[in-house]
Amino acid sequence: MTKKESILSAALHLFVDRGEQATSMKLIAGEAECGIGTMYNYFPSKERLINDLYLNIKISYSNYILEALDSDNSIKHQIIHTWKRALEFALAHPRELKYIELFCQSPILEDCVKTETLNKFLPLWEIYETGKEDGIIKDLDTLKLITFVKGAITATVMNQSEMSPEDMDAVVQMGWDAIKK
Amino acid sequence: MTKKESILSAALHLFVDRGEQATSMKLIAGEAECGIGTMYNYFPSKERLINDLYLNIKISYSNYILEALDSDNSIKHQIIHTWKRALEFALAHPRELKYIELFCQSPILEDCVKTETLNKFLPLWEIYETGKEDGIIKDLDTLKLITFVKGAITATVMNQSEMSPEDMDAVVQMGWDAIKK
Amino acid sequence: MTKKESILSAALHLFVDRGEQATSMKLIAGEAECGIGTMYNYFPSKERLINDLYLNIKISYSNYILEALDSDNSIKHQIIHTWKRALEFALAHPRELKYIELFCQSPILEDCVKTETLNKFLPLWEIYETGKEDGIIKDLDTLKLITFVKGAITATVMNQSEMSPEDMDAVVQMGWDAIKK
Amino acid sequence: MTKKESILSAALHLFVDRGEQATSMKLIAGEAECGIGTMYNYFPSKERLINDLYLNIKISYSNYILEALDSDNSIKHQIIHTWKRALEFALAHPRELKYIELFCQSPILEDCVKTETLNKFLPLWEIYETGKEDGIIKDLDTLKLITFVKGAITATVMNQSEMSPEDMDAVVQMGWDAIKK
DNA sequence: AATGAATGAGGCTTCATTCAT
DNA sequence: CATGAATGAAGCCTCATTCAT
Repeated sequence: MTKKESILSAALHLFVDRGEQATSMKLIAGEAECGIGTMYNYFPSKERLINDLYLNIKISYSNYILEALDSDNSIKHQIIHTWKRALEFALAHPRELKYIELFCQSPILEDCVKTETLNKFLPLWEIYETGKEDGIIKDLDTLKLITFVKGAITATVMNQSEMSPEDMDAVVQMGWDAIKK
Repeated sequence: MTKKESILSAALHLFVDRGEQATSMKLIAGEAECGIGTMYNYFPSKERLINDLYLNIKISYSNYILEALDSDNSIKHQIIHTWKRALEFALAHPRELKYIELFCQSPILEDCVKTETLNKFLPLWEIYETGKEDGIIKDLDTLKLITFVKGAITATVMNQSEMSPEDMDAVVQMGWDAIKK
Repeated sequence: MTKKESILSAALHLFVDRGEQATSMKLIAGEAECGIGTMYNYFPSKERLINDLYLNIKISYSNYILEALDSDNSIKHQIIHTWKRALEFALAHPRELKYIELFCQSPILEDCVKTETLNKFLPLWEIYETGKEDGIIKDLDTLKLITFVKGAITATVMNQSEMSPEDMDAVVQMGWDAIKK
Repeated sequence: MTKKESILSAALHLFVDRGEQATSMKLIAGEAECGIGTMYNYFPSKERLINDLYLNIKISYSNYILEALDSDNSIKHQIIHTWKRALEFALAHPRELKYIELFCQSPILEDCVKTETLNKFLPLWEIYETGKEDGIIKDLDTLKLITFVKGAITATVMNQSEMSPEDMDAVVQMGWDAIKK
């Protein structure tokens, strides 16, 4: 693990456990086992560290989910697969998910970061659009469809640290029942 | 509006717009048009102000939703009515909803406050239990059912400041489709 | 006990037990069982309260000691009697003595109060002067003689909350041996 | 002078001249010519600064006095020598003496510090015990003997910034006359 | 590149004092 | 006279950031 990674890792742990504000740069340096000054060689400010960490995780998250997209499969299969990937990611990286959910509304997050992370998920939109055209899913505003299911799944995952395959299937089923026509 | 209310109101506005940490006691005093010391006549610390505000809103919220419970109606009607009440509350008090959603995970929130607010929603659980017994809704863990729909509805409402009656009906329909058997 | 006296009494207790700075006006009002504003009807400021309290006690103290002066008695008898009176006062009013000893150097004490209280003890000086003229006590600077014995007796009394008559006699004897020729 | 020493020195000056309470951390930092934060690198709180300063001085003081103890000399010589050392220290370091005398009763002083400084003077007790066994000094409680003379000498020294050798001899003589048999 | 002592702005909180009731 | 809510200056302390080593 490079020094930069160990700093990001330490920051993630502390931010999630204690909150961004209760986590001083000194504390992060201690956890990352480096000097305070060292951190400033990699991140010019605490704000940048927070934004970089957020961006890092969001990119991993979107990459993981988007790997589910295989246009050879049916729309239903693709949509459900993105949900399963999201659940898997959350269970494998609970801290990472908690961080992006807790601080996605933080006023410290720069708009460009919010926009950039939002764009990462654009490919998802198209599937839902196609689904609607095919008459498979409800003919509602795509943003509403996605928001609804994303909110449901995220809430579910934030509330449980463990899920059996059956649990996952049940959640996915609820999601599909919600949006299917 | 009493002085205490104006302080709570000012705090709510600023917390939601700028974040808890970026909001100093001085700033709140300015918005509430009172001296800094005055705030400490009503709240012994910033921490208590935050907790009291949270508790206040959560109680209003639960009261508003629970008024929907009328055992003369069908289970389906009752459940859907709670969702509509939640949507109504959120649209009428967007800042209040945003506050409780943004800071419900804040490490500054005392456990007793979390517990107390949780208990307020216990009556809801029973309806879902009955619904399961009657074979109307899916036979899943009640916590999961509630978490799923609550997450979905909250996410929806946090993303839109306005909703037409049709929008509301559409969301409610998705919710019901998700949990119905 | 008049309201003014109860305020002074409360202040004395709290000042000695917790220190002047750790004692707020609110605390004194609580102990004196009156409103904060009430105190300001009797003492225009905390500083005045402190000075008045100091002056009050010092006057009681000097009055008590000076009653020992009876020019019909021998110089030795008079001097020793002042010491005994000082010991008696200290044992009867330990808090009062502690207060004037602890805070006699406080920068908050006004010079006029210091001077005034000093003057109260002037009659004592004359006895020592006479004692020196009579060749009974050592021919040293009067201030030094008084300072020496006063320091010794005060230190003794601050260190013990109780003294038997024998204890008192022993201390008095040491004092006399110290200054006698 | 190290930074820590300059902070302690500045604190001593200001505490003695203005009182502990009237001396803000900002004022000390100004006098020590360092930033406020710097002080907190050496002392975690004002309270600890006060205690450390007290402990520092008390140790210097006791070390200086105890150097007077040479068991080859007579008891009388040893006792008198400790007094002379105490006088010398006080005259050489008037501020230091004033500090430990003014604030020895401060409620801010931790008990462990009081105990620790008390223990430093234990060796003195033994000389007085021996003196009593030898029938040289009065057969009184050792604590009373020490308290009496210590109080007398301290009061003397607090009242005069300068003393000639004759003055010192006179004070020492009074002390010895007080306790000798 | 790595370090951490130094810095001071700014946050939370206290409290002497005022004043309207 | 009695009261105590209101006030804001000032205190202690934290912490993001800098810079000399």
